[in-house]
Amino acid sequence: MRQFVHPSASDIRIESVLHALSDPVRLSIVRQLAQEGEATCAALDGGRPKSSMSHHFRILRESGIVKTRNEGTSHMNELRSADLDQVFPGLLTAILNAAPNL
Amino acid sequence: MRQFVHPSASDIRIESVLHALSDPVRLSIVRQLAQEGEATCAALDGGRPKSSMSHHFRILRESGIVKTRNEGTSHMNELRSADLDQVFPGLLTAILNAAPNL
DNA sequence: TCGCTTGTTCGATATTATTCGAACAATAGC
DNA sequence: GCTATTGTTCGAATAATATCGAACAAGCGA
Repeated sequence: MRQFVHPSASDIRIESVLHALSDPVRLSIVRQLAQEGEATCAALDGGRPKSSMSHHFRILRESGIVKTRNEGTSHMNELRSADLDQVFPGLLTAILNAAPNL
Repeated sequence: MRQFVHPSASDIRIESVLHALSDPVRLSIVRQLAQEGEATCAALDGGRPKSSMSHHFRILRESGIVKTRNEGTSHMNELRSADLDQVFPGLLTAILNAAPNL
């Protein structure tokens, strides 16, 4: 498919990160990525249409939260934990420690 | 004026907090409150119209980030640091430690 | 090459946010 | 009571987001 836009660590903006994670769907994606290490888009769709998921993954990518690489026909996603922790120490941990909505 | 809606600590939702803080105006308000302890709405308006500020303070109140009390004709605002730190340990600190946009 | 799978992109719609002027409410002081 | 001050609320315009079907693109295997 394409090559993706990933901001460098120094270009990650706190407002963009907070906005990206304020959406329940995206926060859920990030939680699952934190648990499972990495996953394809399809593995995390929860029954949602592909176009919706693609949109959310783009927001996560462009805000610097997720890194996507091509793997055959599918896309493998992982959290940019190290980059995030370098730029905003403790932020990702604090958010992931928050109890998910029941 | 009125009495305000302040969610109890246990009703503070991470999505609402992240959404509230993803707005540059509101994040700036929170930064100033963190520095100065407390402030009236007018002291933080930065030249913006009162109705806009009132809107932002409402978002901050209803998400559980700020507590507002009446003080004569003005409203004094302070961060609910203890409540936030109890529900989402380290979150507020991590966000406040992020370098403000220059 | 053909088809299958995985995602992206486009376009349209619906929902939600932001912004701000104008009117209103509440308090303090004269 | 009158007036000034401080914010809230209302209403409307504008902007940004979310959602999803349909069409497209790229790799893989038969």
